[in-house]
Amino acid sequence: MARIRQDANSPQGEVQLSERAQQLLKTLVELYIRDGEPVGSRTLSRDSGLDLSPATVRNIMADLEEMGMVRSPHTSAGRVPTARGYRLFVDALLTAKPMDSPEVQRLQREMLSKLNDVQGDAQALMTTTSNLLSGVTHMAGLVTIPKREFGAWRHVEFLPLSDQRVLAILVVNEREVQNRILDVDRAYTQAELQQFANYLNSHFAGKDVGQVRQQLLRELSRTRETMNDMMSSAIQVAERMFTVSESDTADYVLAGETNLMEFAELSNVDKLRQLFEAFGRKRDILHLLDQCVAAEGVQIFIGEESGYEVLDECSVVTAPYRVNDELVGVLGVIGPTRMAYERVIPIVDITAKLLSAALNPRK
Amino acid sequence: MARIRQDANSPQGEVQLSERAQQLLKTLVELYIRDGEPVGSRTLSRDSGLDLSPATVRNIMADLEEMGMVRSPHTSAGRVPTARGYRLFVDALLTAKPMDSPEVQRLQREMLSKLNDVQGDAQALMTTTSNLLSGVTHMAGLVTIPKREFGAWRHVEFLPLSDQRVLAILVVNEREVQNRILDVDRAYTQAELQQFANYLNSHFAGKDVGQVRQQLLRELSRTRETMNDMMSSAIQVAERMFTVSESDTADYVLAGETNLMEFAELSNVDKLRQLFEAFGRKRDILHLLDQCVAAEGVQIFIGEESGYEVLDECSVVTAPYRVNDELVGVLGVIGPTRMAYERVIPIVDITAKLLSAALNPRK
DNA sequence: TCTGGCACTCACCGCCGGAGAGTGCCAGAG
DNA sequence: CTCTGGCACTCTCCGGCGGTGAGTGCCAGA
Repeated sequence: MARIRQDANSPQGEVQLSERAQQLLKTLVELYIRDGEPVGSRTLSRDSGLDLSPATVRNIMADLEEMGMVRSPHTSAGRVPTARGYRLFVDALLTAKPMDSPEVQRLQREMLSKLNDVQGDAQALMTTTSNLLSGVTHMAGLVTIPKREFGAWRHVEFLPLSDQRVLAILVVNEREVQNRILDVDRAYTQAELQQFANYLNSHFAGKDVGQVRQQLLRELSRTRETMNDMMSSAIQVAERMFTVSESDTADYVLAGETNLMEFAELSNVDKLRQLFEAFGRKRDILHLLDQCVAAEGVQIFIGEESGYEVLDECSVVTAPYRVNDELVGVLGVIGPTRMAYERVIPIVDITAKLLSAALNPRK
Repeated sequence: MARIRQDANSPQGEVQLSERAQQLLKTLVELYIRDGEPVGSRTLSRDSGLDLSPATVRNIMADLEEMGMVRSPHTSAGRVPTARGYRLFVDALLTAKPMDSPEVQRLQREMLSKLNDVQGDAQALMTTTSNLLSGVTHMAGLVTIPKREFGAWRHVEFLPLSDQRVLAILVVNEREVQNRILDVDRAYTQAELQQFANYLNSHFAGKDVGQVRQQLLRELSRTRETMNDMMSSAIQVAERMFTVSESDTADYVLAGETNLMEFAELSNVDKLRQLFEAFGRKRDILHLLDQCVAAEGVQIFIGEESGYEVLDECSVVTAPYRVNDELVGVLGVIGPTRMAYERVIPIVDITAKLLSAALNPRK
C-alpha cells in the first residue's frame, strides 16, 4: 500500500498543514459541495484515496476542526467546511477546470452568439450577460453598469431649462443616449448652447469619450487666453456633463435571483428576505463589488468574508471587465458558499473576457 | 333579546343569502383577516352581534360552505373564506373606510410632499408612488409605466445611423428624454434630418404629445399635394417615432416585493419562488394589469380570479390613473388574499388620484 | 504512528396518548 | 318550523418514549 508522506510541512499555507490533511480537506469540501451533507470519517477514509482508517481520519479531522477549517453541526454528524476551509480549498487545493474544457467552450460559443444579437447596445449587453451567468450557473448573475462613460462620442445636444439649468443629451456609440441635467453658472440662450454643441461635436465626434473627458480637464486648466469666450464656456459646460453627481449612483443588473431560493441553506424565509432586501437596496452589494474593480482577475468572497451579514451563507465570485484596457466594471455570480467553485470560477473569468471583447470598439 | 329577521331574501346577491348569513360571513371574513386563523362557530356566535348559539351558526356555516363561500381546512378547524366569499364580502359587505379618515389624510399629506420632491420627472414619480404604496400597505406596490407618451413636446433630434436607420431623440416635459431607433424608407443625410427636426420642432413645440401623435396620423392621410416633399417626409419619419414596436414592451415599477415574504400563506418557498419569477417575467402581471386600464375605478382580483396560478393566494387591488382625462396606466398593490381590503381599497384609490394630479401639466 | 474497538451522543422517525378545538347530528323546546 | 343544548366524533398539535443509525472521542495495543 502506497503511503503518502505525512507532515511534509510544505510552505504553502499560513498554518502548517500536512499534505494528508490538505488532501482530506480537499476531498471533504468536494464531497460536501457535491452532496450537501456533512461528511463522516468513514466516507472520507473510503473516498480520499489515501488508504487511512476512519479512526485516523477522525484524528486529522479533530486537528482541522481546531484550526477552524471544518466544524460539525452537532456531535454525531460528520464535518462541514467553514469559510476558512473553503478559502484554503479555493486558494490552494482547487483542481481548476481547464479553460478549454468542452463545457467552457460551449459556453463561449453560446455567449458569442447571444452577445452578437445585441451588438452595440451596452445596456442590453449587460442584461444578456447577467442572464447568461445566472442561467449557466443556476445562481444569481450580476453585472455592474460602469459609472464612467466609454465608447465613441457621436453627438451632443444642449437644451436650456428654467433657471440656470441645461439638459444635456449625449449620444455615444451610435445608439446609446445619455442625458443629464446640468447646473451652470449663468443662463444660456438656445443659440449659445447650439453654438457650444456645434463646437464640441466638430471637435470630439468619433473620439473616445474617456479621452474626451481627460482632454476637457486639461483644457479647463489651460489659460483662458489661448481660446475665445465661446470655446471656454463650451468646455466648461461640457465638463459639467462628466462630473458625476451623487444622484446618478452606480447600478447593476441582477438576474436569476430566484435561483437562490432553491438552495437548502437559504430555505429560511427570513434570511432569504434579508438577502433580497439587500439586492433591492443595492448599496451594500455595490460597495462589495467596488472592491473588485481594482483587482486584476477573479475575486472570491466566501461567506462571512464579505463583511455583510446577509451574505453569511453566500459566496460571491467576481471578475472585472475592461474597455480600452481600463477596468470599468465587474461581473460575477452570487450563490451559496457550497458552490462548485472549480466550475464557477472559469465561467466568471471567461465571461468577463468575452464581455470585455464585446464592449471594445474594434474587436 | 333583539332578533334579526331571518330569510329576508333581499335581492342583492346572485344567490339568495339571508341577512343573517351575510352578517356572519362578514364577521367571519373580518375576523379571519384580523387573526389569520380559521374561525369557529363559537367565536362567530360571540362576535357577530347576532345573538345566535354556536349550533345555529354551525348550520348556517354548513350552508355557506355548500355555496362555496367558506371552507374548512380540515374536519375540526373552523372556517376560512374562499375567493368567492371574499368576493361577496368586497362587493356587498365591506364597511368602507371613509375617504377622509385621519389615516387617509395622513397618507395624502405624505404623498403630496413626496411627490413634490420629484416634480416633473415622471419616472421618479412612478418609483416614488410604488414605494409609497408598498410602504403604507406593507405589501408589494406596483405602478405601470404608460406605453403612450404624454406631456409637452419640447424638442426632437434625428441622427442618421448606418443603413436606413435613424436615431430619434425626443425631449418631453422639460426633462424626460426618450430615444428610439427608426427604420426608415431610405437613407437620409444629416442635413435633411436636421431640416425635419427644425420643421417638427417649430410646429409642435409646447403641444401635448398625445395630440401631436393624432395630428401626425391625420396629416399622413392627407393628400400629399397640399404639402411639399420635405414636410411629407418629416411627418412620415415622425410618425414612425410613435408606432410602438414590439421590442419596447410596457413595463412596471415594483416595490416592496420582499414584504410578501413575511405572510404565512406564502411562506412556502416554492410558491414564493414562482411568484417572484412571475414578477421578473413581467408578462403575466402586465397582462393582468392591462385589463384594469379600461375600468374606471378600483379593480380587485381575488386569488384564483386572476386566472394566473402563481397569484392563487394573492389578491391584486388596482386603480387606473389618468393624464389629460385619458387613462394611461394602472397602479395598485399585490398582497395575500387575506388583506385588509377596507383599508387598501381607499389607499389605492386615492393614490391613483394623487398620481393623476401630479402627472397633469397644470394642476 | 496507526488502527480496531468501544462507549457515548445526537438527530431522526414512528408511535402513543392526552388535550383542545370544532364539527355534525339529533332530539327537544318554543 | 326554527333554534338550541347535548353528545359523540374527528382531527391537529404536542410532548414523551424508545429504537435505529451515523458518527464521534478516546484508549489500548500493534
